[in-house]
Amino acid sequence: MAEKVTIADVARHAGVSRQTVSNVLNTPEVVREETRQRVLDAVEELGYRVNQAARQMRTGRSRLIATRIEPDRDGINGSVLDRFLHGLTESAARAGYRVLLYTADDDTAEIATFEDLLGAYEPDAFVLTGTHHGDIRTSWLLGRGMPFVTFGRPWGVPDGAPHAWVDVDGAAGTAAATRHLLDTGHRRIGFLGWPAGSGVGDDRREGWARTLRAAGVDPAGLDRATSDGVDDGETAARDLLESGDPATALVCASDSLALGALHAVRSPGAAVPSEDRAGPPVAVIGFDDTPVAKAVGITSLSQPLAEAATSCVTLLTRLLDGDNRTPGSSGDPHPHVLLQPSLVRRRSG
Amino acid sequence: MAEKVTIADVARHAGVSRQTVSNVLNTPEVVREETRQRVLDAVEELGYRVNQAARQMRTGRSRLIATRIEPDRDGINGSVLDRFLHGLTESAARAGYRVLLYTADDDTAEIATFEDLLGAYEPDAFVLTGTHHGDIRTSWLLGRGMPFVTFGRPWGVPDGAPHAWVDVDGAAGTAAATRHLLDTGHRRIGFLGWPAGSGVGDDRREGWARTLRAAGVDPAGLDRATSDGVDDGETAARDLLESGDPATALVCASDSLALGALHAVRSPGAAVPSEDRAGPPVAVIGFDDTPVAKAVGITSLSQPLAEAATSCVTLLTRLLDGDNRTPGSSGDPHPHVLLQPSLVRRRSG
DNA sequence: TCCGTGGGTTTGAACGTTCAAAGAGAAATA
DNA sequence: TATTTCTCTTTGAACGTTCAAACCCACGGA
Repeated sequence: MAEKVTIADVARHAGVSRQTVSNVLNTPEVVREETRQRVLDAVEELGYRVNQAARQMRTGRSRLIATRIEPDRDGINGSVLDRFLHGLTESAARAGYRVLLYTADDDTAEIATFEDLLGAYEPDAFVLTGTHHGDIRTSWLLGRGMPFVTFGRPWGVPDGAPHAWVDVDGAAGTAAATRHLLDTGHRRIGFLGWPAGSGVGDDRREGWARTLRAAGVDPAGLDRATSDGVDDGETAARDLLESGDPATALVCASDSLALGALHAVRSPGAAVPSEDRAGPPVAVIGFDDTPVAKAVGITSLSQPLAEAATSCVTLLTRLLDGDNRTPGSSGDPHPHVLLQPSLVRRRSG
Repeated sequence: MAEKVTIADVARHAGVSRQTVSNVLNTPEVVREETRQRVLDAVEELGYRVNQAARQMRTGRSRLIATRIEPDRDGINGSVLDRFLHGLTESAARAGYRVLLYTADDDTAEIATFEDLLGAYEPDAFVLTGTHHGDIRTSWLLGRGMPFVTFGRPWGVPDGAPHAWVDVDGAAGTAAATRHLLDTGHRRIGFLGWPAGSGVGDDRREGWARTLRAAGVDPAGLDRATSDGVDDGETAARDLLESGDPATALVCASDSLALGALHAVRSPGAAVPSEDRAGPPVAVIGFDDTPVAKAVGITSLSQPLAEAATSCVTLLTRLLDGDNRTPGSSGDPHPHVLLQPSLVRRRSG
């Protein structure tokens, strides 16, 4: 086992007291230049590293950020959060924090884990993903005065954001996709999404509908709602393509749905197979730019996940350091960042 | 902020001393039944939770397991480690440990991170992934006497395993795939893999070659080595299919290569397009059962990742608790677990 | 000469836990 | 009765750090 170097060892080696060493590390401006250098040399020479546990005990700060790792549900969209997690780990490290993982099957279980973690490891903050209407996790954390940032907006909250958040503008994404299809000559552009009420889903649908209307196309009857599976997407797409005046292009709320849609478009098993209808093939655009979309050649909207992670850490450090500032400072009460997705063009559209 | 409940609060509330409370939690058998119950009630009532930092300071155990989160290289195979990570987080939690994340670009950087983490957070153990020939990470950890488990064998180590490990039997996987193809009537079965020397790659190639030989087929000339990209796979597959006596089926070392192979097989741009050759289409089998394989319909070998993660935690806890036992106990010096992959059949083979 | 000032440093205590050892009774033994 | 033994419980110290306060000393002003 490695020999443990403490602050006392450094102090002895540099011929100063414990506190001076501590000052050199935490408030260097208070130490005389010459002394500081001597201490730094000793630190270097002995390979000293501050012990987090001891520091935490005294200061109450663990320099730990806790976040949940999701069981990848359908395997396709799971990769999104994994990439976010990787970015978070990197950004956090740069800011001097480490990421602590936990799992939880639902919001209630997650809150139980909050209690557990707060009692035992005392993370300085949480990063929540997958926010939704009536999210009990955020209210719980707010009630505790616990610092946190969400990747995802606080959906359905009437008066102002109650907490810091980072999100990607889904509506802007589907709007860009729709505009792209309009530019390519499509008019009847359908939307494949999730049942109303899901925040993210409604937002993405809204971007599509808004853009169609602006182009003078009535979106009514051009959208279908279903759960987020490949087969669901295929069924819903087929339904949309068999309607009286079928869509010639589809914007989808996820790559899973887009993959399903592609099956419907390509598969000869369709009641109205594409060969029967003259004209160009039906265009399909997905959301999230997952590896699957890339492999299959689906045009998709890419979320800037690394940037989102960095923003989360930036907001968090601001929150955590803000404790020291004047508590009543009303500037920037609940900062947020809204990032733009970008369209990655592939064969499907 | 939540009120902090300490062991002293519990002691006062139950009318006993600090140490008795500690004993109830750590060595209950030493406390009288009645007292124990009284303390447990107090713990419950006050919502007491042991403070990890304080405990760590005294015992030197952090109940933290550190592991690396990889930047997903080609996006396809990345999902494998993410699923493993999720399993690890769950299994660790069940054993009373939490997972701490870090990133590192190469082995040297990873070792630097070891030093950093060991000085600051003092994780009890590491879980390493992606072992390879001459892995300097494992030797570094061994030199420090630091407990760890690798997901991946210690490749190229002559005399016995120097440390605990968990792995999936790649050779058995490709052997099963090859056998399956033989059973389907194929004889000229090719292999698409990586350049020799990579441990994992050589192992997977060996399973294929061994099985072919056993069936009386000479594998010579039937394999190609390339780097792990979709385009690389396509090129290599094309090369293999254009040879004098082309393969009728391909076993691939990864789903990325398999996807490339599928392109080569299906694409009409091939010098020897499948339509020109009479007979059934070329079968393709991948490795890892990624979401992409599922989406595209590639038959692939699935690794039992959750089980692998559980095994890692099991081996770790044995290592960590083993410290207390007789140090010279020679039973089970470096335990390991070798799991079997399973073939998931899809359209491609 | 004395005092106040201020930069730079040290001292003692505390964070919450567990280890090691000591203490308090009651029961068993001499 | 005195002594040992045993079970259960308490006391003091320690882990490594930082906070709060005290200390030291050189300097400038009265």
